[in-house]
Amino acid sequence: MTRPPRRARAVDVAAHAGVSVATVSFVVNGKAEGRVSPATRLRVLDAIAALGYVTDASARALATGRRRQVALLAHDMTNPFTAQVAAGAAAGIAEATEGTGHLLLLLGSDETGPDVEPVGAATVDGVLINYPGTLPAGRPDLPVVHLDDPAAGGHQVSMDVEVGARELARHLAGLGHRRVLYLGTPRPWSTFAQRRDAFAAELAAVAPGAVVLDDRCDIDLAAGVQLAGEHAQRWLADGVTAVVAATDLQAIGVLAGLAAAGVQVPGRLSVAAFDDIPFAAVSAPPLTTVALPARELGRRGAVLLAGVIAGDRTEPGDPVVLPARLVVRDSTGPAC
Amino acid sequence: MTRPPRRARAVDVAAHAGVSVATVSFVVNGKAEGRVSPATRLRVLDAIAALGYVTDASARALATGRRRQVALLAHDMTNPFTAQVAAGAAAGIAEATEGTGHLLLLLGSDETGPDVEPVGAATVDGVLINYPGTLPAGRPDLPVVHLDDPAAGGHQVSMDVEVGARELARHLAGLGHRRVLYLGTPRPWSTFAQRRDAFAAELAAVAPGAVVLDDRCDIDLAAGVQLAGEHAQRWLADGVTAVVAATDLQAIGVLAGLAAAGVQVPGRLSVAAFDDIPFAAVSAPPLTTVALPARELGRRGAVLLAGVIAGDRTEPGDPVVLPARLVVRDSTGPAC
DNA sequence: CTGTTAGCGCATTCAG
DNA sequence: CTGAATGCGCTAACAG
Repeated sequence: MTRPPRRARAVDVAAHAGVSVATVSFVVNGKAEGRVSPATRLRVLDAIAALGYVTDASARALATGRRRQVALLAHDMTNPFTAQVAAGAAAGIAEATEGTGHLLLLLGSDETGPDVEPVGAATVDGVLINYPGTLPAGRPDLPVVHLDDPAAGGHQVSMDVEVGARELARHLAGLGHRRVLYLGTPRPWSTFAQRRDAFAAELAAVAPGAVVLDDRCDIDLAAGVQLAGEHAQRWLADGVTAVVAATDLQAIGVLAGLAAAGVQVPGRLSVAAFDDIPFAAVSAPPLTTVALPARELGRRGAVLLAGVIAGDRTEPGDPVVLPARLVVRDSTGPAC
Repeated sequence: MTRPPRRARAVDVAAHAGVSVATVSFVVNGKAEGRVSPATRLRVLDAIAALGYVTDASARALATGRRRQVALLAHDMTNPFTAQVAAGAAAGIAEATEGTGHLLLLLGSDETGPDVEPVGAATVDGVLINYPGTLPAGRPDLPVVHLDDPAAGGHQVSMDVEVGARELARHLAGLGHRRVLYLGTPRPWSTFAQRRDAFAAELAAVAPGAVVLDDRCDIDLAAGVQLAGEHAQRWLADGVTAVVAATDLQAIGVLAGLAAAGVQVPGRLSVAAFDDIPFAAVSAPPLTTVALPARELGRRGAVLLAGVIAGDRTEPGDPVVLPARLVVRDSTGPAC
């Protein structure tokens, strides 16, 4: 009963079971059917249990060419939307690979973008791009799924952002808003362009003569707070009755800034946004927002990616589009 | 100029540069100094650039025994505190390994705990445990760093939770609170026990006769909202003047629930908590809370882990303890 | 200073 | 139904 000095290898298992490594490999990989007798299989299984054998991932990867890992490229895990995408992706890859696949997190700052070196180094079988840096050249055939990037080619899963944006426009128009400030982001990502454009187009359509003013700030709480603090009076002076932010994070910041400035919401100003992160339901007042299924986005993306990796589908096919819908809460009311 | 049919390998680079693979390996791994002439080195570098060569991570891992990856075990990436720990860990490992190390995310649900199979499969060189499942046996020597788990043995980085808790107790006592509800969590993690116990102890010390009532709910917004909605009147009837939650998430939920129930904060009830997630600054009212440096926790943990992996320190040594301090905002006021 | 070579641990083809 | 042999791409002794 001397314990093996280090991790057991397939040879050890083979010896313990009195078989060859090939046999061990077959049973480990579920390819025993028709190749290994049930009795032998059990002996091997016993040996595996006895020795605590676990297949070495690197060696298997080298031999098979499959890494059993995918990467998620994102900028800011601290953004609740991104965090939910990540959680969904982790769940999706586990689900699609029956627990044998894992998530490598590749985060980047704004300037650098995610570090994609491990992608080039073939650490992963595929990539989920929430928001891109540029992928390393030299891996043109690498399976990639774009998340929430309607302008991307190839495999992608996105959301009915336009439908939601239009719904929001009609909601505000119906409340009499004719002059709204749209708070965009400095990022040139297609999803944000789509949010603004669909909103503005629908507003123009249902409320002819309505005007959309533009401003922008970073996607974080503090930026929203600061912006509202500085500009609230000007907005009111300009006759703005509603502000629509590209993300809940900005809107929640704005709400706080407005509260600090003594501006009533929705009395003086209505506020709405996109995402429906959990905090949107508990802000003061609770935020009217276009609910975007972040977690499902990640999950479906992972499942799709797993399919592409497995070779189920090579053609990009129809982009998966998840539903988005407006959630009306208390931050929007009649224009004053 | 025919492009190689697939990823270039070291042999290809060697051929292209007219050297041997060993030479290629040396320059790739920065061990050229004193072994490879500068001229040869440049030829190799050119060949690498020309062929777009990137070292295969699996092969290198197999040969060196180092995976250049560490895992972060956590339960809920959706919790802003955890997300910040993850972001910090990603930054820390990049920093400590000069960009060559990466973060494998191992998430689990409440029932299952994180899936630690890849740890057993030696996918990683070490593990950052934010909150444990049980690690696979059979890897007794695996470098591990515990985060925010004061009861854990071995390497760990934690925070001055007790100091913060005491500060909070004195703050509330000073405001005249003598009957406070402590809102704990169902999780038996040591950090939560520490928060409560230190708070209760200090309160008893500075305000003899003060009483701490206990309740608990899950660590999420909705649980806090619901609990407050259901129990607010009872709390008031019991003479409770302050509620202290183990986490901001719970407290922010409570704040929303209280607002919905028409209970003034801090007029009727003061509310405080631990963590200081970014949302704590924008809740209504802004939340008094013990600021815990989540990002730094992750970062320092990663740096420490990298050190342990590199063999810098094998002895657990002094646990790293990060400072925590009370941030007083508007959710606490004089007991009524 | 540079090249040869033997593993690293596993998957898999091909004999038996 | 089972075992021996080959190669995955790289690193690091060791020779030269």
